[in-house]
Amino acid sequence: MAAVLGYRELAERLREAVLEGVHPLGAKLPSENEISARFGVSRSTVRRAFALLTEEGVIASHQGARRTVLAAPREQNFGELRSFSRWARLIGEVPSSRTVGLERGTASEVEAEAEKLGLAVGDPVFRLTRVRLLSGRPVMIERTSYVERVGVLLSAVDLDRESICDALEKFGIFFEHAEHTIEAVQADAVDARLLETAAGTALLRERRRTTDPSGQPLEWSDDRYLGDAMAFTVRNSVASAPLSRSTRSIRPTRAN
Amino acid sequence: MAAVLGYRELAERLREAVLEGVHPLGAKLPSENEISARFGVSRSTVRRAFALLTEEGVIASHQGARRTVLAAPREQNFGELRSFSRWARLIGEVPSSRTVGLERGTASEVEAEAEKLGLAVGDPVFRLTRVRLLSGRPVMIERTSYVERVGVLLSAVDLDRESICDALEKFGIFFEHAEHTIEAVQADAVDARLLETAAGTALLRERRRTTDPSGQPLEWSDDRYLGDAMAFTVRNSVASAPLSRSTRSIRPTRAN
DNA sequence: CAGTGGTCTAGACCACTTG
DNA sequence: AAGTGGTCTAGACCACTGC
Repeated sequence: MAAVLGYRELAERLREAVLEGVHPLGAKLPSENEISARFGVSRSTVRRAFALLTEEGVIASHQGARRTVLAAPREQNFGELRSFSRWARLIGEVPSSRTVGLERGTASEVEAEAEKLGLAVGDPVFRLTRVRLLSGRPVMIERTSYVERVGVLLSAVDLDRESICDALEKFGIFFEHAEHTIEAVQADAVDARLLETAAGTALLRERRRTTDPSGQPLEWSDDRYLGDAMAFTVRNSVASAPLSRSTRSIRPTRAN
Repeated sequence: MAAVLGYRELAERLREAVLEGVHPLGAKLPSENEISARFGVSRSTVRRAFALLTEEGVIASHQGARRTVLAAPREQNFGELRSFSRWARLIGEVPSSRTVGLERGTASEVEAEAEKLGLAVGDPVFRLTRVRLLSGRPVMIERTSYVERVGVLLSAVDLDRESICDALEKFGIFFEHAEHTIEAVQADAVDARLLETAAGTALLRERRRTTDPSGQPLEWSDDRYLGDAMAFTVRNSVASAPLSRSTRSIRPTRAN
């Protein structure tokens, strides 16, 4: 029998049903058999769709009992997280940026830069510093080191106008995986000047290592957000824990 | 044919193989058919095991190409994230705590407490404030509101000795899902005194809403970590984005 | 074009929850 | 005891990668 519906579409239908209140928070969902009959797909397809929703934190699953609705489905995708511009537009703000500097350098040991980029100390890198603004107000400093093959493409990008993420995709560079480390730091003199705030202000620092589909490092970034402008949210459960806690200062860090 | 191996065990075997260097970072893994033949399981079971590793960020998967090793497997589970004590012991530190206060109160609108706990304003809650220490050094302030059915059990727990998480499990209370919001804030006078630091120090604030297996809220917590002591780490990819970004100050917050 | 992963089906058995 | 989700199998077809 030909599948009328794929598991992604089925998941989308179920998400909509939750959003429309067909299945309120805490309600029990129909069984796998009911759904497979109703939509004309096999039980496996239903399970695949449910697996998606479970991963998203929308439903909870337990052997023997029907699934329950945990939370409202959220719009969230990797692109919005990767790209400041895309994210800003999504929340209805006007994103802009001011380039502070773009320079060619060599990978150093500071902050484990070489290691994080999978390079030897001394290999060429490109370092870009930008201030990102929401509707004209500075909210973030981005300090990114790119590996050479990505960095050389940056000269072809209008850094203050285009989204780097969008631009690089045209050159066949895809940011696919990322590991984020999130900490709180105090603004130093440079941070304070760039963000037009006082030194000592609490900043949320996100250090991010992004790789392409095959795991090759593309960039290593140190982003600092104004503490009262940004937050990160993570959902997890016993079944999947993408979040972990760690102590800082594993290795001494020099000032930038 | 009876399965010799389940998908969890197979995943564990593969994790070990990566850890032992059988499959170095960036290497291509054997195909699904090879593994299914070698371990005597069906292709579906292999795919299930690979799905686990993909979720953990250990491997990357792309149609048509063999899977590649992305990162080393990590020990991480929900328990270590949920329980400060368990986590501390895992990293070889001695956890302890100092109870500042435990009081019975009523759910308020402050910080959306009632809403987050699924209660009406005025319903009973228990509020616990503790300072958590690593090897005698204060590193975190925990301010948690519990729903009544959990809170009443707290009087039976030696808060300064036992792990609340462990103790509540004995009463059949299981923390299963959580949503974390992570921000940077500056220590106020109270925070500073409890953490033995200066007011204005950058703190990492984690606000956490935890629910039981069926999605019923159990606790709503505001944890503040000394900025130079803690970090959170998240792995994600285009395929699964458990992390999202948001602007703060959606609703005005009163001081605690 | 051969190999590989992605999707789907149909059916079986087991472990657990619920009335 | 009936219903429900969890696991596993065997086989089919498709879409994409890489030689």
